[in-house]
Amino acid sequence: MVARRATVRDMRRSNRAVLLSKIYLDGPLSRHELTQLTSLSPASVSTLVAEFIEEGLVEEAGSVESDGGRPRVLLRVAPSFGHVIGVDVGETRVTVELFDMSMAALAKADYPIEPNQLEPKVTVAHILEGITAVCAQAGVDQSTVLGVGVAFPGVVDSGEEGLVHAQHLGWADGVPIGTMLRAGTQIPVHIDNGAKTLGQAEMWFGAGRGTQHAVIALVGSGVGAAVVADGASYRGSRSSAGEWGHTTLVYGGRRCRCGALGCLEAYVGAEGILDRYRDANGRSAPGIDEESAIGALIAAADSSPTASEVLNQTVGYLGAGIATLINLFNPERIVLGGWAGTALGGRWLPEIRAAAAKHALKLPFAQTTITLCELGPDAVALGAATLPVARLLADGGLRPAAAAQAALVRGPRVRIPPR
Amino acid sequence: MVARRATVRDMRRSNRAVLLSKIYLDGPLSRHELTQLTSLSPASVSTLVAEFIEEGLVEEAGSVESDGGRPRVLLRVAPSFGHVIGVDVGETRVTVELFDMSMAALAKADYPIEPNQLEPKVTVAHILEGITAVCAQAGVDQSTVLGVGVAFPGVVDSGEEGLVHAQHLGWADGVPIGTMLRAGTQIPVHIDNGAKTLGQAEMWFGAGRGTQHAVIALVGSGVGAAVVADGASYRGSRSSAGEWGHTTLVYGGRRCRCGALGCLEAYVGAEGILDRYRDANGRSAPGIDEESAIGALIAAADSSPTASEVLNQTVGYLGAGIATLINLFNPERIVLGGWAGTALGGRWLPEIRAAAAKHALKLPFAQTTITLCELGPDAVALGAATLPVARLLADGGLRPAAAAQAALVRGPRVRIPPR
DNA sequence: GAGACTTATTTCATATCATAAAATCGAGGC
DNA sequence: GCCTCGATTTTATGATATGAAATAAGTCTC
Repeated sequence: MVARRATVRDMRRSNRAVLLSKIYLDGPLSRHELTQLTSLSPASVSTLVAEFIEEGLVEEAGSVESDGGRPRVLLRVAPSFGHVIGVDVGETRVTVELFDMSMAALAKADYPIEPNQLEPKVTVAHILEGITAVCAQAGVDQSTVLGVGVAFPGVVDSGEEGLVHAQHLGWADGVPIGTMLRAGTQIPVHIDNGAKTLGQAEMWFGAGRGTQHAVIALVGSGVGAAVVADGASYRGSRSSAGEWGHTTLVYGGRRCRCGALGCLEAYVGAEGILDRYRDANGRSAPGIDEESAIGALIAAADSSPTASEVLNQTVGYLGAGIATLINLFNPERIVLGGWAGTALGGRWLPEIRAAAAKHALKLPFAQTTITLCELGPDAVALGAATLPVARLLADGGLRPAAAAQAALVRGPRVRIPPR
Repeated sequence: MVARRATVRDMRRSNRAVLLSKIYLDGPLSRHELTQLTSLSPASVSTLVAEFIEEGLVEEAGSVESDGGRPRVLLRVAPSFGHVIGVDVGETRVTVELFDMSMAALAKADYPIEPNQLEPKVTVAHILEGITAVCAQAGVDQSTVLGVGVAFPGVVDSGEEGLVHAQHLGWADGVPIGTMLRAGTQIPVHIDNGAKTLGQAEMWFGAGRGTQHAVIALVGSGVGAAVVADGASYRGSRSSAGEWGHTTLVYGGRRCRCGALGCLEAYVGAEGILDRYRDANGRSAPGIDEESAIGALIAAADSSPTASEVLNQTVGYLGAGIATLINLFNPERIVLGGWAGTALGGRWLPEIRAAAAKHALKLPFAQTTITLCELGPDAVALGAATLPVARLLADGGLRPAAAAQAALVRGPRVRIPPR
């Protein structure tokens, strides 16, 4: 951790962040409870909460009688304090969703991407149009939108430009999506990888709640993971950590679409499963798209020995892949998600656990629980929308702009010279 | 990250920590330079440094002329402020080493472990005896020892008890080494895994210097890794993160000594290499122990096609294993170490890099440099000795005991009641 | 060799902040 | 109406970093 110098102001911001995060994530809570949970003094809690209420960030939400004494007043982050937008850029469509602070969905817009229109410009236009559209649809002024989170299927390099490398969109070279979006809207933009935003959603509202160390393992057409360490997303030096799908599982094995041999994705990704089935069976599983084909395969597991065999193998590979995560990250919890992961886990979770046990070290395995995700793949946009909220919480509710403005209004302090 | 409430005192401790760490890790530095590097005000630097000097933590170390102005006075952490001890518990011996604050070695003691005397009690006795011995040898009073860091070959569960699970020592069940050691000495005890302490040494004094995200990949008889994220050791929920050796590399492959099939260690660990050579060659590589056998094998690479073949395969496996680290952790740097890793890397580093490139995703691979370690396996004890130093720096030089005592001396503040 | 100049460090007055202690509030019980 | 109890707010205080001004410690110029 890079420690930074601290001033009294940083202290206040930090305490505001602690308090606000507690109210948001574990609220509604009374001042008294907040005192205990944050170990701040009652005086500080009182002062800070008064500030929050003054700013419209927090509001009172009923009270709880306490036998004999003054009742506790419950506090929550005001759902109407502002709005956030989450965008899920998929391989076939762009989904834009508007939420209030409580993450209640207010409006939604969908833009199919034509396979021949994969240019970044088109995607950016869809996103910008979607922002306008959802705000109009819900009758919300854009100035109340705290931020837009955008999730992409690919590696998102953190940094000013917001470089996105998305092979499946044909963006091999790194598209400066951040710069492009900021040119089209005033709203603060946050960009991240879709697996990471889905992981964030599961951490806040799904199967990851209450843990500080978790890995959200996602299996769909692609295979990826979102790693959470000490309660925060693990990003590595350039934000591309967690590329689980392309770890080598079978040295020298099947060719993966990334070009390498033996990647996990080539075995447990939807395409990998279907390819292996076709190889074993002589012809493809029925189904218009991958999703229905996998569904058909799973449905056939009882009747078709080949399907059963292929899926059993898949479970074994998946377990070994999960074991790698357990050995390397030592999480409290593995959350298995993604549409294919959910489908497999729904039926074979005990077998997946057993396969992981076979390949992981005993001690870290015993410290890990393996569960299914709770939110489903649609939560990518929800997770993206949490990005500006997370920013707000980390800043203690002091929006950077507001903070800068406050400093400006206060102005350079003029000192009266001594006589 | 778990944010905690902050008080003005926390602020001071934090600023002391920032300042002291800079002086220790990048020193000697002048107050002026510290002002720029920490972004603290000159006033604060001056005050804090005065405190450090008063406490004997920091001392002046010459000055640098500056053309025209007042010369800068250089500051460094006083080497004689205190001492630290590092202990390396290996499979065959216990090494205890005494250092001053500048990590200059002052004394050393060695205790061979007889194969039939693997009981924890014996090891603990060696450590305690070693502490006394090195202090006596160097004429150092034990009260000046800030702490003892002890490195074990196995999983070390953080927490009060200091549970150590070391299969190679026959300690399968978790031995409460922390409790046992604390019963025998007053000196604060820190316990960690040997790979992690070696990694720490490389980060501070070796090939990891200057990076915030690195993985120290260690290949010897066993295979492990020390992961550093954001400048701090990545531990996971229960400190056993980084068990690289038992990630599955060849699904269904060779049996590993951990019991699973296809672990990385079964292919690139010393035993794995020698076994594969024996399988290919029909008989074992010459050598009394693993280390000389591996040395002989590498020496024979030019003349023996079989040796060459086996080592080439090893390079391929190792590259794939490194690629897994790159994909999952997205480090700035991979440092290859361990005695076997150093030997292999010394000769085939370009080939290892190429093999990693073949198995890693292009983007994270391009962001990573792969280098050899600089310190050698003896640095385990050095790394262990950095644990108490790291503690001191993180606490801003306020030893917990001293801090508590200060609070005690100050006593409960008595308030004079108003008239 | 004296004064000008330059750069580093220290001193001082000030504003910010969390906190302990005391006061106040809001309800039920008698 | 008065008392009790627990929650919250008010008040006085001490700790802290900081900008600005002052001071220190050299070199350079003439």
